[in-house]
Amino acid sequence: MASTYENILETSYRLFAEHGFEKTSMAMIAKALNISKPALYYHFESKDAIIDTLFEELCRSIAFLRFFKLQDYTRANFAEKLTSDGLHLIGSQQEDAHYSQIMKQYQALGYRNAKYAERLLEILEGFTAGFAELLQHGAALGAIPGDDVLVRAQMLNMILDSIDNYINYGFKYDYNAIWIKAVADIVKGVDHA
Amino acid sequence: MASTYENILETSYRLFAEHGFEKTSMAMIAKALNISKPALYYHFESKDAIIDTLFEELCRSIAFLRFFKLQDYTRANFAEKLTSDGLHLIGSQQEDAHYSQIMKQYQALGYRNAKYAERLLEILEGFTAGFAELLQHGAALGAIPGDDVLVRAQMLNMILDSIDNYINYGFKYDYNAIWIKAVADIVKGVDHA
DNA sequence: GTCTATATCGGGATAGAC
DNA sequence: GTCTATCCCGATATAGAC
Repeated sequence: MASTYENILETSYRLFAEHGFEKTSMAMIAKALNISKPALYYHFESKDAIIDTLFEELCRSIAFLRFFKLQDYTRANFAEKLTSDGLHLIGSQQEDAHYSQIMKQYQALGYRNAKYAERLLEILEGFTAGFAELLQHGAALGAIPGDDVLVRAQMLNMILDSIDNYINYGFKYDYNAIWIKAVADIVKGVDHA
Repeated sequence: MASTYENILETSYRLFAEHGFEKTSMAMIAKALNISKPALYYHFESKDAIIDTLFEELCRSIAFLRFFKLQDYTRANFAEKLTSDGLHLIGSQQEDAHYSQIMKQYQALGYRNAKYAERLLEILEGFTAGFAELLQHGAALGAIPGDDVLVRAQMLNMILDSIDNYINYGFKYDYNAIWIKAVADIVKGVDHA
């Protein structure tokens, strides 16, 4: 049996995803857990404290290096590995049914509270920088062309991010095909002139 | 001088973007307009009615065909026109400083109210379908390869959408370069095997 | 069309007992 | 660590005068 503290985080995460931060009251959370409101306040000094704690956990779980390991990439497997690592990331976010709903809300919060915006920017920049480093590595290996590395990295990041969004919008597109094509475009290059 | 009705919509739009739907009270809107709360309720029966009206206006303003006109595209100008139309769309959304903040909130609302989700899906699908039709047209003109039209259309849509997002996150990337490269990848094709 | 005044409700948060 | 009971505030919305 998990601790009350952990149960609170788990249940809050679900309720926040389903109803939004504002429409989820401390009373709702308490009721869902079969505890009282003051019991909730014993573990978290405020509703914002729950939101913040969830945010920190979420941020820790989505670092670039958790999914793309530079040292595993070789000249021979470069495209294949980039494809499969990306698909793996997409898959892991699909497993968490609430991920996208929650992220959208933190993004919206970011417009009014710099703390969230800065952290989310860090993560996004981390991904772009990560892709850039990976592509640089690939160029050094001779696996891909070495021009426009930054622009290519940004495009990969955009496609990956959008795939995640589209999935959560409910589109039934062939995401594997899209990601595979995106990687193929990057790997083959088009600007050798 | 605009009507009170229009002033309410304009001011609400700004306040909703700055503070969010929930944190913007009817009292705040009334105060910003120098009218009383009941005066507000004379024009809109509820806060949700304001949110709905703004949503409908917003949806009308972002149809694909407002930005990409099939009949203007020729074999000679295809890539160039696709590039400039896209940049024009990006520019027009940048002009409206509140656009992205508001859209994120409607997206978040969509998870809890199907009405918003469905409408937003329609728009997004409209864009994908629009790009697909455009690329099909380009293929018929002989301006671009005719394979993988749907996947290419989806990728263009994703890049365009992401550029908009990144701009509003505050990234100082070279978005023209990204869009130009995305169009170039689509136009040149890479899968002629 | 706009006002003053007010009803009503639900929210976050706390006091103090067990 | 958890409870019952309660405070206090700000929100939507309305009644009724002008």
